[in-house]
Amino acid sequence: MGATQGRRPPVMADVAKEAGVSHQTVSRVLNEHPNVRSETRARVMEAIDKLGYRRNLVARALVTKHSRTLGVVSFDTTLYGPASTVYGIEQAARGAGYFVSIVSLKSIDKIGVSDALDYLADQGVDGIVVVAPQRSAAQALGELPFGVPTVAVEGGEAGDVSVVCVDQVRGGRMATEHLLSLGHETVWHIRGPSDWLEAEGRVAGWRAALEQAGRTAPEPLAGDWSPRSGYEAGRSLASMKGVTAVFVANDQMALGVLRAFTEQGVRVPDQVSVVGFDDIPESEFFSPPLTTIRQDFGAVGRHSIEVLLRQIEGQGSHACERLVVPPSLVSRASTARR
Amino acid sequence: MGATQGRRPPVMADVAKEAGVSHQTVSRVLNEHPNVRSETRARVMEAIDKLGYRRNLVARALVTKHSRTLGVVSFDTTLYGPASTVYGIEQAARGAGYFVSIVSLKSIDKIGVSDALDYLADQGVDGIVVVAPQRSAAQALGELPFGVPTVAVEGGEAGDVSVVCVDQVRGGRMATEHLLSLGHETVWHIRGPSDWLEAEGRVAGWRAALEQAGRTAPEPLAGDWSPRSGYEAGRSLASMKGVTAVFVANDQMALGVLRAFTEQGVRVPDQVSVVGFDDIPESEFFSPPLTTIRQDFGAVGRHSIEVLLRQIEGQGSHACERLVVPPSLVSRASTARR
DNA sequence: AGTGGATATGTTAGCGTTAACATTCAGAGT
DNA sequence: ACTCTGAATGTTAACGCTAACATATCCACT
Repeated sequence: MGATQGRRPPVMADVAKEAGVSHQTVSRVLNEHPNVRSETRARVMEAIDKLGYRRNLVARALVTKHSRTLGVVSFDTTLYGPASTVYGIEQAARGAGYFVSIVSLKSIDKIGVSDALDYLADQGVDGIVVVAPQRSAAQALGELPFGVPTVAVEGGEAGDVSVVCVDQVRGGRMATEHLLSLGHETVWHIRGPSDWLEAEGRVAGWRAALEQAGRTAPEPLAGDWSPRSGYEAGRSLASMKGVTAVFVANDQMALGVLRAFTEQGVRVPDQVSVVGFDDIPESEFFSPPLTTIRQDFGAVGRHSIEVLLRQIEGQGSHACERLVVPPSLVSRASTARR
Repeated sequence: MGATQGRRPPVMADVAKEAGVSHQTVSRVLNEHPNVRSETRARVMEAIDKLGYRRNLVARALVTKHSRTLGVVSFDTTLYGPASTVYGIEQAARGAGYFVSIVSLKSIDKIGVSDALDYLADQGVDGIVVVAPQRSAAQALGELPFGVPTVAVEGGEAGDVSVVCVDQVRGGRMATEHLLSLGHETVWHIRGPSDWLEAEGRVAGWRAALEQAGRTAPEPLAGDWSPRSGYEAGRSLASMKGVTAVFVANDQMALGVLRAFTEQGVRVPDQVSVVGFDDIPESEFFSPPLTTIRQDFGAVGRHSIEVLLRQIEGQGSHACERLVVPPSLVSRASTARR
């Protein structure tokens, strides 16, 4: 409590003198070394309290070579997906007693993933989580700095690095099968940007489901995740004949699609059914409420930390793990039987 | 380049030996000390490159007492506002050569703001930005650890700490005046949680505008920022008579309101005009597109870093700054003349 | 030529902690 | 009584860097 600091903050030696022991004993108390008499321990604790001592983690890191800090590299943390993942990561890391240092990349080119990794490695992080949803980002994981343990989130089939991801293919398949099961002849798709692995996976799942049902897949429409791109694709679809079901690669674009349909007088789900992806908090209140594929971003974040810590702590024989989180269908009012 | 690492990573002494100089000269080169012959500098750089040397920032921090790391404390970074602010902070900080360590608080009680501050102070951050939109969070700023420079974002009228914020009162006033100018007799309000300073500010602005126009302010409806709470408040309003204009304290709740109105057959903006707050990327594509008050979160983040760095670097005579970012009205289709 | 003052380098001493080794002291086993 | 073990503590030496203080070296100006 009473931090009677005489100018500079107290150091271990000050505590030692106050308690009448050596600084090493103080260190032992702090590190919960077993061989300390409980009476001594009490005396030291008292001195710590009296002086308001706090151990200098930088000095500690210098000698132990462990900073208890993890680095996180992510894209645009303004988006719901990355933001939620990073949040999950941060919570899990702090729960495990680690600090989290974040680098948000504006775009993939602005400062490369490698630069971000270097930057974090310089700082002496014990491990790194890379939220690498883009192919080019995943590739940068090849040339990792020194021996810093690393985990990729949504990192695709990266070679020798552990990966935690949501099963995008399965998600795409679920969305499509849901629509087919409602009696739709075929399902159109508005996809995400081609560099994104998630976009690829969803396309693959969509295509697989259609093929399996013996339907031909129409040409997917291009989108960039933004509501606006969904809006534009939606206008195109509205002007076409025979469109009764659309699987949109994320909820934001689906919002744009709904908007376009509303403007064009296309009624959802009476005339066209729409399925999104992500289950952002808003989608339950779209007009109509959106049927979507939910991704458990929090779980992804937590798992990535688990895998990373396993790699850091049980170093040496760490096989490269691959953890896949299943998505789930959330059925709402934007889909209906044909 | 060629990191011919012989077991452990090279240190300054290795570079010194390689270049045939003292380790101090290497340090000088790295720190861009002027008094180094350019020929020597070149030789050192070459050695650095050859050995793949990277300076140990932990050791540097130990002696300089500066970690070049800033701490950020924020609430639920899953929400668009905090996420965008933190993003702006991170970008600005990295631009200034600082690392960013983040602590996201789940709720205000889970781990107190003070704990988070201590946690960051332990790590030796050079400064802290607290995104403290709640009254209770702002209060915790009173008891700051040691002499770590701190800036509050949305921190209200905190005593002796610098604050960067958006002018919420003005925003509330703008929203209300916009509706009044369209000929509405009065304006209803769905407010945010009472512990939030932003919610208070918007209420105050709304009330002030009504009073100034000589109208009586109806009782505001309670919300918690979530679309669901907006939906519920919207249902209440739909069942009432004489409601022609609603100012909703954020866009997410406004979405819920629109949903409720749609369900109840209340047409926006024909029967009721709605104004939101934030201008999230989705609001342009709501049905109808939402008129809202835009907050420039990025600017808030950037400014907070500017203020913080000014406090860190020009230490000593730092008056407590207060920087207010103005909001702006974005007029869309959810509001119409009465 | 002699001295002053830059300019360029080397040497030494920490920063605050933990690791490794040294010491002390008690109690057990013979 | 005499070692032997291990628990409890102290002492010393890093960790890798920068700051502060030497120490050359060179040129200019009296």
